[in-house]
Amino acid sequence: MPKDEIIYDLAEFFKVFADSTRMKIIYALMEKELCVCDIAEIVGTTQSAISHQLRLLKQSKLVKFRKEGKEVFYSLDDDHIEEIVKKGREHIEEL
Amino acid sequence: MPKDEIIYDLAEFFKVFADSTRMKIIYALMEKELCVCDIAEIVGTTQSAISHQLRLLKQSKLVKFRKEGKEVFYSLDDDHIEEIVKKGREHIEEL
DNA sequence: TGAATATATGATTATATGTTCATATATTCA
DNA sequence: TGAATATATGAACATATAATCATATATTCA
Repeated sequence: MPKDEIIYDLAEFFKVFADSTRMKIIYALMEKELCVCDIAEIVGTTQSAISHQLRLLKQSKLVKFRKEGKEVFYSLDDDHIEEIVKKGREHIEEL
Repeated sequence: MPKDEIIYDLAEFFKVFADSTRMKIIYALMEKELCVCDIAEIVGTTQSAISHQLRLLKQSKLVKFRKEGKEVFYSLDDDHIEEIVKKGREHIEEL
């Protein structure tokens, strides 16, 4: 059994995947880098909701971003993300 | 972008990993099959709390169980679970 | 059968979480 | 500079969730 801190961090990490809005954001970013308003458009919700969720995704290092003029472009931060989502999908599709 | 139903199911699936009590249960079961009271002992919480959480783990097909007399033995249901936890841990330990 | 033990479950409560709304903070460009 | 656009953020509210407590449901065994 890992130390409590590891357990806690892991649970926090998986929390990020545990919401349908964030899952949609992740899928959108699997395609390509996107700005906030494009993500909002694709996900089908408000800019504000997306911005709040992107903050969580940033905090957990799931996404990185770069600014370009008025826009901020987000992209997935590493390959674990896609692999984890893929494994999750394998699980649910086996049922 | 997958269908909403897939997105929703995925988020539900990852919710199971998004709690420290459940994460401890998962780690305990990685070692070996255990009965409820042993899990409670290892995790360090009440039988009731464990039983409630095991119900969620059952619903999401993360654990299976067999009855033996008064006891119910739980074990992890498939290999995705360990792989997903391992990937999560790689992510948080890279930070 | 009745006591003891293991587990499950329902209700309650406290906390966490996601969205919304209003607004603040850049940045561009006329 | 001022209007327009893109993004971020804080407060408030509604909902979801986890733990606790009490109790129900097996199961064993004397």
